Amino acid sequence: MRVAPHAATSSNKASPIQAQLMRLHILDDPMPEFGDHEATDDPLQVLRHSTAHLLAAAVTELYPGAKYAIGPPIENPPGFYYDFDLGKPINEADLPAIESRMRRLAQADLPFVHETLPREQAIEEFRKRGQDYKLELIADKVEGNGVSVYRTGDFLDLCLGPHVKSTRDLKAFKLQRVSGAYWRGDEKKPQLTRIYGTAWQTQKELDDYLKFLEEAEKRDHKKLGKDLKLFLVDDRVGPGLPMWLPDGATIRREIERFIVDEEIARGYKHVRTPDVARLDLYRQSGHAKLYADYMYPPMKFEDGEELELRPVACPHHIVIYQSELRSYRDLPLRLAELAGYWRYERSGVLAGLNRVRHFTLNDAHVFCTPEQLIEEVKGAIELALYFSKVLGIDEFYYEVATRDDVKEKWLGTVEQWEEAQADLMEALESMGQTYKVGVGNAAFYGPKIDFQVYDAHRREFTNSTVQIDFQLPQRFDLEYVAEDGTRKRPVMVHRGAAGSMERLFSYLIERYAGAFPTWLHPTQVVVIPITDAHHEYATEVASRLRAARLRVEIDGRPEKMQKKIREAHSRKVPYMAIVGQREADAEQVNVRDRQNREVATPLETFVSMVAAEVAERRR
RNA sequence: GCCGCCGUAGCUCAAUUGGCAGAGCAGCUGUUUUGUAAACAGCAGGUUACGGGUUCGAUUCCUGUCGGCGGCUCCA
Repeated sequence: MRVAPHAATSSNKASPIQAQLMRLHILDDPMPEFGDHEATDDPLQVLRHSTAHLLAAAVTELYPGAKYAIGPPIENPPGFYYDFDLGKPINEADLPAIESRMRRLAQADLPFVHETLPREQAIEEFRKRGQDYKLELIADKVEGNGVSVYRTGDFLDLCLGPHVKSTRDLKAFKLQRVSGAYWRGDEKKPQLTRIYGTAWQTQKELDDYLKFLEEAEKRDHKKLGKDLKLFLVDDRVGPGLPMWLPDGATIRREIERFIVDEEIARGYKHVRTPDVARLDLYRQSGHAKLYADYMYPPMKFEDGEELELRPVACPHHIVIYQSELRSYRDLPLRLAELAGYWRYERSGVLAGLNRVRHFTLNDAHVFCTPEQLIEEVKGAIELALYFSKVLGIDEFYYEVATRDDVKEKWLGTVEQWEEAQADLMEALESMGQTYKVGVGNAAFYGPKIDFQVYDAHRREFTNSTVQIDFQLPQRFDLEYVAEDGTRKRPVMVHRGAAGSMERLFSYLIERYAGAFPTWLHPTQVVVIPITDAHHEYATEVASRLRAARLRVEIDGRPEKMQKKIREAHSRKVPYMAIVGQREADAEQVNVRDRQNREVATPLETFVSMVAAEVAERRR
């Protein structure tokens, strides 16, 4: 399932979260278990895998008749889980009892014993124990006559291992939460009870990790979005329909200006298209059939017209492409838009700004000749890398998402897909980038490269994406006039170089913990007059800064300076310009930055310093 | 949608086994004019998400709905 093991990094500068996780030795390797996981010798994964067995052993003791399904270590968030069929619901209040039983088993110093049983004997052992899920796994996943199992005391698990020597080696673990999970990831199959936990080699590492989780809680974009008044979700408007408050909207406007200017500089043409279209447009594109689950019911009118809120903007851009006869000389034609998308996401998946029902994508569709395709894909990747670098997306990896095995889920021919997949991989390889492969994660019209980023809690999200599409050009009968005068079919590249504004914003809030770089911060400078007597000079300072197009506030409230400093600090304002009599007399400001450095600075020096920092988008 | 948890003032949180819903911050009104992370006093603020039920009495117990959080499935 995986081609290359290493995550790509766009910058050698580690973010605070990244540094934290490196310190915590959070690793990047696949994991062992029967099922969809692979074996690894990485000691930390082995430890977590063994802790999962310990959990299952404890649960089978405490819940007679419990059936255990699968229980692998996981990378992000770091730990393990085990899925059970307990026959009755449990909740997090039940975890301490399970955890103490685990500790008792750990202290009992039980060895992890590896055995290879003849198939019939393995089946008999698990049948005797009533372990139906294991029997199903043996039937489906285990080939040959030898069945690898591990024994820990009375507990027996189907498992390739490896494991630690003894339960005694499991010293630092904690059960965290319970949730539901479908057997073999299929929502038509029974739902099992999943218990999540984390495990480390030492208590110190466990404590550090729990501390990290507390810190992650503080950076959570939903919390900071409220504290810093960046955005709002209100159920009178509707779930998954965020509203951008003035400060959030200011940051978004800066990002959008940056994006649009850069794209125009790179040869994109920006357009504007409506958020609705006739349903027939999506019948033609295939979305009405293959993307129906995410589409709102159409608006139907008396005369039979059906309008649809768009889940994607490609058909609109295609219509623009077709508005004139295109020549090979026009290609590549790169049409870009900050395009509003509407998707009916199921209620249970909505999450802050990360999963919403209306979002704006930094969208573009490149129409090009087959010969231009690789260069266009590379250009899109380079643009995404540039945006990532400037915005501070330091850590991500590429996933090449390939076709699903199920024919009903995609359009076109196997040959077209193989070619498109090979093109994406070639583009990455020619740029010296490594990637993972995600089988079955492609769009229905073609494979894609997703840029996978992590939030503060180490959950993974797709931000940027680059997709190759041979299907929509065919379905819409796109063509261009070639050099020889014949009509030929262009290829499309769909790409969201900076992802959606919503998801990008949630990422940036957590990445900077709200302390945005000066160019993005809604208030770049707060001018703080010490007494009313200094208001006049404060106004002068502010207007000098505003003349340099900086966003400035004067905190002229009749409050103590200390209080104003404290508040500006908690809003993470990059600069405070504190002005009293001394500053007014000397045409200076006393500058205090987010590191609490204080320095008396001539006013003009301060203005040009901040203006330069903003112009360079320094971070 | 499914599993588990949660919903008290704008925000953060209290409220003995069911017995008159409270504090800090924010807001408003005064007083204070201040030199580097919270001045002082007063006022106002609630159908305890919403609807049923049990009870003499429900923030508390039961139930339905809505919403949030963490997962699953899915995804920008």
